[in-house]
Amino acid sequence: MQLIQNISDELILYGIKPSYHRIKIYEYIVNNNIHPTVDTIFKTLSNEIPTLSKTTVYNTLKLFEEQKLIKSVNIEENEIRYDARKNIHGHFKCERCGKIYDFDYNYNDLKYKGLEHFIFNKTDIMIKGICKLCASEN
Amino acid sequence: MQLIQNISDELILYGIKPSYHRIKIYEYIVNNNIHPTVDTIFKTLSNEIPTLSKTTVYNTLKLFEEQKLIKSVNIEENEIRYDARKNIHGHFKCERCGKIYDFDYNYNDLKYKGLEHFIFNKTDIMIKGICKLCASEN
DNA sequence: TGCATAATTGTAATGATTATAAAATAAAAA
DNA sequence: TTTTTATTTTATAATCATTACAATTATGCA
Repeated sequence: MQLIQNISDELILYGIKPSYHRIKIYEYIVNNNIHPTVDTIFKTLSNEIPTLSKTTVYNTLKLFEEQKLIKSVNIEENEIRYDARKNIHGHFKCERCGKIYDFDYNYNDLKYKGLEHFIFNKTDIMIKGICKLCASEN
Repeated sequence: MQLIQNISDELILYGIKPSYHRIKIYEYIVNNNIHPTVDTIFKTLSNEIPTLSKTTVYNTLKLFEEQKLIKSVNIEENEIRYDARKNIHGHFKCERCGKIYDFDYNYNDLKYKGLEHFIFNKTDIMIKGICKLCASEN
């Protein structure tokens, strides 16, 4: 299947050996752009792969992030979410419905003061508030 | 004492009844601008207040944040840190030494796309990388 | 003083994540 | 194909921050 082939190639490109589980987990994150939690990934894929272990999901996501294939999103207080989008973007969390939105911003205009000679590995803008939909439901 | 008086007044200003524990906890956060964790606050203040309970620290910090007196900083994966600075600023975490730095940025120039009619309650820029000091130690 | 409310405490529960060691699978060598 | 080795996956237990809860203590007011 073409899609699987692409997923597999992308794993290899990032230095990850494409095992069946790894392909399935990455495929899920790419196709479901919902910043899933470990638990969501585990529960959904368990239907397809009954023997799947949660530890495997944890290990795989950690490997993916180390290899810069995906990014963790730390916008929740209690659990980590994952994001496969490669372009620079920020995250908005609605405090009413809980949904997490991606948004673009003009990162080239950002000027940091006091971080000269600091090495940047990861940047994220996190906003919390009420989303448009929830705000219109008052 | 003048300082205590100010702390107490500030709590009242934010709708918080200034009990002894609350004054001590807020005083600690203000005087130690190190984005302390619950555990750090608890252990340090325990020396002065031997009967202090960790639950009280949790409850108090939650109350402070609800009343917008302080902000939680979600830059660590596993634990929450707290910040009493009121001005807008971002956070940089050094992945080598673990230190968290505040930095200023030109937030007036930031333009978000796709968040029209969203209500913002809290904004933070999180950067991870290697700080100047650690970078020079290679 | 006595009562009502708020604040604090100690302990147990929750739940995400990690550690660990065994089992299964894949890859390589003979 | 067999044997050996390395890698991947699994299951279980441990860790640790946070929360729930009920009891206790302190505070404010009639």
